[in-house]
Amino acid sequence: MKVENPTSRDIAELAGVSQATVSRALRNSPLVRADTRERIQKIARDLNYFVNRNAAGLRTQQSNTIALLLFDETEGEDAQINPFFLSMLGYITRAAAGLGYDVLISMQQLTDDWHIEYQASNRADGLILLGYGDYVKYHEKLSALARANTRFTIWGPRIDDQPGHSIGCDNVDGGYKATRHLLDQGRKRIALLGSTSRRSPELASRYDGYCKALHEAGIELVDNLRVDAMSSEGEGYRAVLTLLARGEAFDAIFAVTDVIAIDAMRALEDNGYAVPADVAVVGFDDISLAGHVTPALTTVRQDIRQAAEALVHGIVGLIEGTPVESSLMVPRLVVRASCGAL
Amino acid sequence: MKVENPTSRDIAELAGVSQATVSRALRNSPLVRADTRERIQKIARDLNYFVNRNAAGLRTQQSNTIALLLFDETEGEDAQINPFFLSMLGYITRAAAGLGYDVLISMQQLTDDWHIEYQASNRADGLILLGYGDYVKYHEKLSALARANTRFTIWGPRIDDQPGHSIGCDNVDGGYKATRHLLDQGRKRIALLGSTSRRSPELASRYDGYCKALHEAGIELVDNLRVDAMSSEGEGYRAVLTLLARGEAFDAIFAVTDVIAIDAMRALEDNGYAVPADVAVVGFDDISLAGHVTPALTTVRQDIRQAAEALVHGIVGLIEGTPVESSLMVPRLVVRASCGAL
DNA sequence: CTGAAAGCGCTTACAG
DNA sequence: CTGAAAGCGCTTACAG
Repeated sequence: MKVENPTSRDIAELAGVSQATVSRALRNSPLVRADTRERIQKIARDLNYFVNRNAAGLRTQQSNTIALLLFDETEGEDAQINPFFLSMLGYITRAAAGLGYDVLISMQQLTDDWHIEYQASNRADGLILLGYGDYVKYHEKLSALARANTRFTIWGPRIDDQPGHSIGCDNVDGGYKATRHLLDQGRKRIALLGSTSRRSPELASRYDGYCKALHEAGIELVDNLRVDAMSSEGEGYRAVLTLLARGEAFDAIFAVTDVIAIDAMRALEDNGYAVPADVAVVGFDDISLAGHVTPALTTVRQDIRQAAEALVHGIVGLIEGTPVESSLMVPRLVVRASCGAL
Repeated sequence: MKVENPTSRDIAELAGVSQATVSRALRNSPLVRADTRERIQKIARDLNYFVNRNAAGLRTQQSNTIALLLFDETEGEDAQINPFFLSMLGYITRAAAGLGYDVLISMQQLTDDWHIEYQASNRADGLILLGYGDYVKYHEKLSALARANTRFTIWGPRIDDQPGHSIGCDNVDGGYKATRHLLDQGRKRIALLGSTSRRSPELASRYDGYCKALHEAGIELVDNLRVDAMSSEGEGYRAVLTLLARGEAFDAIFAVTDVIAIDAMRALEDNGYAVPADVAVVGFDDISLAGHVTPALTTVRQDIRQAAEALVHGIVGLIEGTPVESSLMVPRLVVRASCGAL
């Protein structure tokens, strides 16, 4: 009863059946008589036998694996992934496991052909793409993916003629809620920190929401209150310095990501401004840091878990041929101390 | 020149060579004439051909994949992984990629036989285990892994007769440095928050370092200044409440993890104690939150990147048969505001 | 309900 | 330097 690296043949021999029957029994085929099946499964368990994935995959041309590509604009191998995406990872893994899929991770610039290779080499049945980035630049990459018949789903906005499936958050709505809330607190001169470039449609949409809220309140847009900032460390800090240097008065900041917002709060404090007394701050994403900084950051939460599950269902749907709609999730304002409402 | 899902046979046909030669050429075998090799590789590139991993893996009995198991004591599917381990993930992935390995992730309780399955099914060539946990409980799990000839390396302390390879941090040294630093600031009544159970040797070692520093300074241990706390949300907060309820005076806290320390700081503030004026606080791990809370947390840093690389080299060494020593890394005190030294 | 057989796409001795 | 051949361990029509 001791076999080193048992194969289905070994099980077959011990069970006194053919190897084919073993294969069927282990896959719970109804073609096998119940008692035979149980006998075989018991032997397999006793021998610590597990189906060889390479052999099964070669035969079926499937890997039951999803490749998760975390990409980032930021250069350098030391770059930290936005924690928002990192926390999605856990939920993605669990959701995938629930559907019988393994998750292979990779952190890459979206510049190599790496992503195509993954499916072409049968390592993964499909791809999930995660990252805030330059969608104009990605467009050709995504097209290449589509041309290679690679199945993928991407976290982000639905873009016209962008290939592939996507799950996103209603960023306009989120930006609107954030700004509206600041207006409700009586703030009138609300600065906007973050990219407004159409190249980053998710962030730009948050800006659109901001504009919409101001417009609705009859407040004019002030260009001087808008400062570009990327979502990496130090950017929010720099943006506040720029803002202060301009000398344009402001009583609130809406930062398009928490990473920017948290940095901005430090800059404000370092320069003698109290948050929220002098300047109210609202961010976006609700990364775990947000609840822990002082003052705790009011922000717009995207439901990470729901997003992760939608992504996994999306890609598994593509893989298994059950159509899945691209969808948009509704974000929710999380009120904490930094906006002055508490 | 259009083939749907090209195989090495297709390439062979186009190149006018045998399939065997294609296989050799693609693996850069010196057996193939240089010009033949290049011709073949060009065709492969043009066709977007990639070696089928399942077939190659079946043949060679390797997957060139490492499975990364993030386990956690905390119950419930909503449980968040300690950010310390999450940030290791990025470095592990990059280090593995550098050595030609993919990384498969899984979040599990270390209670299933999942981990054995991974190697037995040829999905992974080896395992990296990551998590703070109950080593007594794990011992049997690790033994089962070893019995099944599963190659694994674990982040943690070297434990006598614990099977497998491990990379760890010199936790005694870290605990000593933290406590010593508090003593240097003139603090005398230093509370200890965290597990001292031998079941969590890493955390217990930090406690050992604490004891050592106190002993060296001629200060007696006060049992009442020690409160058990797990490394999950709310535990540090509760621990401070317990401490306050005891009425034992204290002027500093050494928390065995940052997660506990950050929670503790909030509890102190909520109860009218200023950090560091009334109570100095030092944590352990240097999670990214640590630098962002107010006051910024003084802590003991484990070099995540170095750790990740050591883990990857460890497991790859085991896989490829080049012996790798288990090793201990030296942690470093990172002085910020919470200890009162700035 | 079960078995014999083919074949998934590679890698690598073996022979030349 | 190259080719013919075997075989890795499965799954699944096909036949009974």
